[in-house]
Amino acid sequence: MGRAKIQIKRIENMMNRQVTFSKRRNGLLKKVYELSILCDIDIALIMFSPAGKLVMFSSKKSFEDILTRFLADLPQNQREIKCNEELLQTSLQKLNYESSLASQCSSSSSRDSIRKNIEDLCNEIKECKIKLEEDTKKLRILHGDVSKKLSMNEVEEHEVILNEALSKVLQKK
Amino acid sequence: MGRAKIQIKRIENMMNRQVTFSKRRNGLLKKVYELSILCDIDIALIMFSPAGKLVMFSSKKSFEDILTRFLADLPQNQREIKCNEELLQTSLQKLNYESSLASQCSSSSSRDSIRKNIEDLCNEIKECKIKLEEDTKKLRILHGDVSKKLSMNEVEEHEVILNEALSKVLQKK
DNA sequence: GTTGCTATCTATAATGG
DNA sequence: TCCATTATAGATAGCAA
Repeated sequence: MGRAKIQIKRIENMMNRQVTFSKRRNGLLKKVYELSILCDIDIALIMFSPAGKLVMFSSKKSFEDILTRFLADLPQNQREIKCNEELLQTSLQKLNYESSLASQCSSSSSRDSIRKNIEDLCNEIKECKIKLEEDTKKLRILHGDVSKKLSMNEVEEHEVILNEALSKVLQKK
Repeated sequence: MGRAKIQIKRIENMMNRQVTFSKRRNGLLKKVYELSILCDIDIALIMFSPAGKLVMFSSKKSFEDILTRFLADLPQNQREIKCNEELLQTSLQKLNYESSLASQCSSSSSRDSIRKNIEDLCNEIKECKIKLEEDTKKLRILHGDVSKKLSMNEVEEHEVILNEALSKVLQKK
């Protein structure tokens, strides 16, 4: 929809990305608004701009109401959504049944130990994700993301870090 | 955008409303998808069709993750929006927990499938660790680790990134 | 609920100021 | 660093199946 056709892939140039976001955000909000009125539906949209700023829209009902409806509706929409209570219940029941069978027939691998294994693995994943998030945060700082509100001290801290890194790189150069 | 211009107001004819919803929903989902890719942002959309059916979209991150980010962001941005945060947080946690359980237990529940789930979890951990390593590497580079041999281009690239980041931070300051 | 057609309206990429 | 313009690409209203 413009002078030239573009491919749908990440716009690498940061400035272009911001400009495109700005334009398409407006277009999108208009479309969402129109749909909500024309078809008289509940609709909610949230997004974070490339700069990290929150943008949201919700039709007549408050965002909270729509989320509540969403959460209430979730269990009933199993096919489209991965988290699904009924499936979970069924799975748990089957798991319980089979592991009880297993514990009857064999000595090892009781349900509890399996659960424990899974829990351990989940914990490990959680730890990994926390570390990952920390690193992502650091990377964001180094890339100069200033979207979050920072105290003067924090900003100056970033400045120091960046200056140090820069001087090392320059030295290498 | 069609044979005739229309006013943005509720379409009273139910059949027309349904048809328009069907078409515009597709258009909207396409737009949301395109924006998420082009601008590489977190974005989530939920709506209920005139018939009450839930339709949703979320970019890379899971819907829950985006909602979580939204809730984390809310207090800083829009205090005027009344969201019963605690209730939502609880619901989200429940959802996250249940979906993780669901993915662990999955649809089948034989021992093999449990093993497979554990394998999946291990793979997830592996992926996490790989990402972690990549990020650590990037961090090292950006912090100016000059121990590794780099091409002139690479060094200059780092310089550019750091300079950009620095200018942003200074601007913020 | 959906799809195909197509004239028409709308969004927007590139450009200019 | 932003707004305004404009030529195109894209979306869709009305109709029909």
